[in-house]
Amino acid sequence: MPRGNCRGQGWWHGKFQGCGYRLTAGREAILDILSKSEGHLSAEDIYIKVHSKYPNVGLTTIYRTLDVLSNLGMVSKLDFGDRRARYELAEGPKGERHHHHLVCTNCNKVVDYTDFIDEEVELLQETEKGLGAKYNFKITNHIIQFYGLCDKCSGKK
Amino acid sequence: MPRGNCRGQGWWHGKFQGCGYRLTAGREAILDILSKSEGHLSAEDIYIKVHSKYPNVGLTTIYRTLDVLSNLGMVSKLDFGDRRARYELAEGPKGERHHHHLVCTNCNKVVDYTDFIDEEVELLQETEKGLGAKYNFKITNHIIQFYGLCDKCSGKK
DNA sequence: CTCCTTAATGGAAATGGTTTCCATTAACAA
DNA sequence: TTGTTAATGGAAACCATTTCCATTAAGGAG
Repeated sequence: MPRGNCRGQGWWHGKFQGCGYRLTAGREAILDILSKSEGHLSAEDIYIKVHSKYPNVGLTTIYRTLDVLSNLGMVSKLDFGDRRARYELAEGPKGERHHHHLVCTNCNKVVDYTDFIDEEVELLQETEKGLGAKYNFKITNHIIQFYGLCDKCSGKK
Repeated sequence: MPRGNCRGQGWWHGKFQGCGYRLTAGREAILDILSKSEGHLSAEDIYIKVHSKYPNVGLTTIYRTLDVLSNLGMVSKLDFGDRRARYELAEGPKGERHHHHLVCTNCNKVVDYTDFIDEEVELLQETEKGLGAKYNFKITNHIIQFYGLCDKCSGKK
C-alpha cells in the first residue's frame, strides 16, 4: 500500500490527510521537533526530544513516522557511516537551507555545505525530470554526499 | 591510523603497497570478484562468491576489506534501504561504466542510470575540487541517489 | 454528535547485519 | 632467514531497527 505518490504543495497539516494518512499527536510532535532542530538527528535523538514533551510516544512510532515522512519526501534519511540512520527535514528543492553533505570516513565528521548548491540544484532538477520520465519513477527525494578525509584525519599517518 | 589519504593512479596491485597495506590472497580474491560482477553486491553475496573459490576466506575479512577499499575510494558503499550495505567497484571519475542510482522506496528496486552523467560528472568534479579546498577535505568518493516510486509501485493505491 | 472501520500505537521480544575479541598466521622490510 | 606487526577467521557480542499483537483513537458516514 504505497501512498507516497501523493505530493501536495502546502505544509504538512494538509499534506497528511490529502494522502490518506491520519494526523496524530505523535506525528505532529515529530515534525515539530524536526523543524525546530538543526543537524542530523538519529531516531533515538528524536525519541528523547519528543519523549520529553510527549511521554507517551514510543520509539517504534518514531521509526514508523520517519519512514512515512521519508517516503513522502518530507524527510531525508541519511547515512554517515556511524551505524545509525540520521534524519533531517527535506526543504523544498528551492528551500533556503538546502544543502548537501561532506563526510569524513575516518572520524565521521559531517560538514553541511551550501556552496555550488545553485548549480547542483538546477542540474538535479533537470536530471530528476528526465529520469522520472524515462524510467517512470515518481521521484520524491535525492541525496548527494562526498566522502573523504577531513583536515585532522588526513594529516595522521 | 587513517591511510586513505594515499591515492595512486594505477590499478590495485601497486595501489595497496604504496599505501602501506599488504596484498593478501583474500584482498585479491575480493577485488577479483568485484571486478567481474555486475550489480550491487552485499557483503554476503561477495562472501559466497569468494568462498567458493577461496574457502578459507572468512566473512569478517570480507567486511574488513570492503571497508579498506571503501576508504581508499576504490569501492562505493551503497544503501538502498534493504537493510544491508551494497558494494560496487568505483571506477575512476571518467570511467566508462560510471553511473548513479534511482531507488524505489517501496520495493527497493534499483535502476542504474548513465543519463546526464556527463553533466553531473563535470559539475561534481568542480564541486569536489572547490569543497576539498575550502573545507580541507581529501575527497575520495561521492554518491548521488534519487529516491521515489517505480512504475509498478506508484500505480498501486 | 455518535458510531464504526481500520489505521496507528507502544512495549516487549525478535531479528540479523556488522563489529569485536583474541589467538594464530603470514606479508614483507631488513 | 628472521622479526615485526598487519591481517585473518571463527565465535560471540552488539545494537539499531523491525516485528508482533492487543489496545487506542482518527475521521468518514449517517
